[in-house]
Amino acid sequence: MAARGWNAKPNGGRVKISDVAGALNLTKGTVSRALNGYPDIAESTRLRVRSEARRMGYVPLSHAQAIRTGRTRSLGLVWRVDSHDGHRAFLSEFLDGVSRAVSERDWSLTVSTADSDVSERATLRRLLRERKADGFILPRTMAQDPRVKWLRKEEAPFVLYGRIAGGRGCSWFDFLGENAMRDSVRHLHALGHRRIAFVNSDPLYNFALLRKEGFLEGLAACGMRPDPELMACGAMTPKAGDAATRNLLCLREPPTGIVFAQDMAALGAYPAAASLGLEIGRDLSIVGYDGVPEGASPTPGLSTFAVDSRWAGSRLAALLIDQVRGGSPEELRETAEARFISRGSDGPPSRSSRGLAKFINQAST
Amino acid sequence: MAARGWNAKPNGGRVKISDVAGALNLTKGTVSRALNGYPDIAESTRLRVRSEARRMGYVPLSHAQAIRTGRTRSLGLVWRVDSHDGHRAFLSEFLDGVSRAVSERDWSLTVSTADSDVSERATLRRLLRERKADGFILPRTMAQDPRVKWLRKEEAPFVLYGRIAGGRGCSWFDFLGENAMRDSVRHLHALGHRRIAFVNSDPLYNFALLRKEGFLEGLAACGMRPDPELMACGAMTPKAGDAATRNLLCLREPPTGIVFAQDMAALGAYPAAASLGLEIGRDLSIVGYDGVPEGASPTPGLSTFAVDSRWAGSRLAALLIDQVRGGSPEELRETAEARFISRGSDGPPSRSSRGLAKFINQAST
DNA sequence: GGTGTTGCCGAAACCGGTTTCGGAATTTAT
DNA sequence: ATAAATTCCGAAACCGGTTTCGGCAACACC
Repeated sequence: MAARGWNAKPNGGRVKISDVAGALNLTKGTVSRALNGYPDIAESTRLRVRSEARRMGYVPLSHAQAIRTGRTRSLGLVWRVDSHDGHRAFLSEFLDGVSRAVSERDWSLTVSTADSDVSERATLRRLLRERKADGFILPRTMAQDPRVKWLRKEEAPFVLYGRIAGGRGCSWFDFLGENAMRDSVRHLHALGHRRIAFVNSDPLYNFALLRKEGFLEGLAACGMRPDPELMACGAMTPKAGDAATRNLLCLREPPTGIVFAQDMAALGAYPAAASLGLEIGRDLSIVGYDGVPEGASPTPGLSTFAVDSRWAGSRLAALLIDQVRGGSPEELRETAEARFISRGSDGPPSRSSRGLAKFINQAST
Repeated sequence: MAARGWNAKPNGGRVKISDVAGALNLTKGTVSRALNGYPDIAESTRLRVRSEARRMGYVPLSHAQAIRTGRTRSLGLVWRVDSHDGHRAFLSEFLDGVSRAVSERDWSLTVSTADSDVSERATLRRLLRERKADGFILPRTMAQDPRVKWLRKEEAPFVLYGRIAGGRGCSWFDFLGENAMRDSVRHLHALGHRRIAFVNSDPLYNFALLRKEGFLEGLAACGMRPDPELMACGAMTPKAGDAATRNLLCLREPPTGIVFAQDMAALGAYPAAASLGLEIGRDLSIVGYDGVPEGASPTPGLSTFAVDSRWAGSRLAALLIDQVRGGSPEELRETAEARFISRGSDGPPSRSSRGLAKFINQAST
């Protein structure tokens, strides 16, 4: 116990590793190895170092470590801001989830935006080259996702928000949208609906393919046969949802219930129904998916399967950090279920619509 | 021109400063000084270095620089995610603006969220201690902003989204909300309104104080006297806006026009008016501020002064970077005007409402 | 033609960590 | 008791940059 007097802070006030080393009469190399779990450090020493470091409030400078290790303890997120993003509403919560998970682990989050595939690629490249991120969270997984291919080639860790077919070596988090679609059909069927339509979103995204399967599975479970006339896709906005709904309602045998793959499209059903004099929840039942806040505004509110974006962000960050730390991607996969929120847009088919359907059915038999 | 053969890439493929130096038969110190504009480098050499660096695609590792310079070329943004954030809708655009400005300058953006003053402070502290950010963008400036005081003490650069009274040494960007309020009053007055109310948001925020002044200025410009009965505050949500509107409409002399300091509050006027059998845009005119997307949904759409969040983010980032680079905060201030969007919620006072007001006025004289 | 300047660059220290290597002290094996 | 193996830590190189310092050459000056 020599050398009292390590309290002086000649530098900017920050405690550095050499300060800790000095206070313990060790070298900074030893302190570093002790803190990083090297096996050639006596357990008693490791304990002394740990407690002294904590006591002095020592936290290593991540960029000082990075120069040797190449890792910044930072996650990258590139957010797409183009046109039809119904996801925009979730950004705040999603970011909050990521941020919390990241902060808890003493990591940080680097965010960038992009408005096209090209700029997204460029951004990823830049962040990777400058080591601003040790790994990436990729929102909006596509069926054929070029980002996956590229990041694999660069050997950069990443985690998908959404599953992907043939995702060898891929880590992901996803909500089981297909289950929600299946349950929507069941729900409507249980209410008495016998003609149930499906308005999907862009099959460019992998979740659209999955949700379609879920819808078909729901039909099958209820003993119903799919009708191509009752299936649309590509609707990701209220406007597109409006158009799709109009088309369906103008069929010779219109559906009494519609399952939407996305709330933003489902919101278009309101003006569509209104323009035809139909009341949502009575003459036409609809069920959405996502749980966007706007779904609570119209009357009746949009019944939907809500997704917990905060949880998604939190889990994605956790999975990615585990992966960067050496975890095997294929073991870092998680899914969760969307939660049904009943708000009134679903109900038993009205007599008129049932009657109409029945009448047409009989007539066409 | 000795030593051909600098093409080999022994390391991870990245071009480092020593590679550039080797290719030019210079030392890395010289290359560094050349690139960083030191005066003791011949202009001819500086040019050679610049072009060779560009040719080889050399980009310095910001964290390698940071270890000596203490600066990471990174901006920090702490986003508040609590309860009543009508700002949530703008996050996407705001972030996009910041991100673009930051990327253009080869900087990066570190984002974190916080749900209370305490956690916000803790987050700022952490980011600063780990040098994850060289400066901060502070959204939602408050009249008495504790962040300002603290960051001043820590001598950390920051820029405010919003002005502040007595902001000595502060840099900021802001929209002139007071002008919008003033113009709203003028606009309604020109349409024929003579009783114009004001629903402000929480005076905790500095913009609320400014907007109130703007409203009063508008009244004065139209030769009208402020009436305490017609002024409310604290409304930042549709629910609160609903309540405030109801109160106003139940007055003995209700207003025919209402100016709202925030769209999110103005949206509450729709259910309030509907419940009293009044039609917005005819029996009651309202003007909002912010330009939230939800304002386009109801009928009639909400007329409002829209703010360009992308521009705000972009300018804030630019100002902050200039400041970190040594610019004087007080010279780094910018303002812009909100843009009026007419969507139908404003119109001449209806005969009934005018008649009512007149009748009451006469009766009370 | 010596003597200051000045311009320009090399050499080396430095930033705050990590990682490799070697050796002293202790333990174990013989 | 000695040799061999093990445990544990110090010393020093290293990561990729920045910055200080000193000195060589070219120039100006008298």
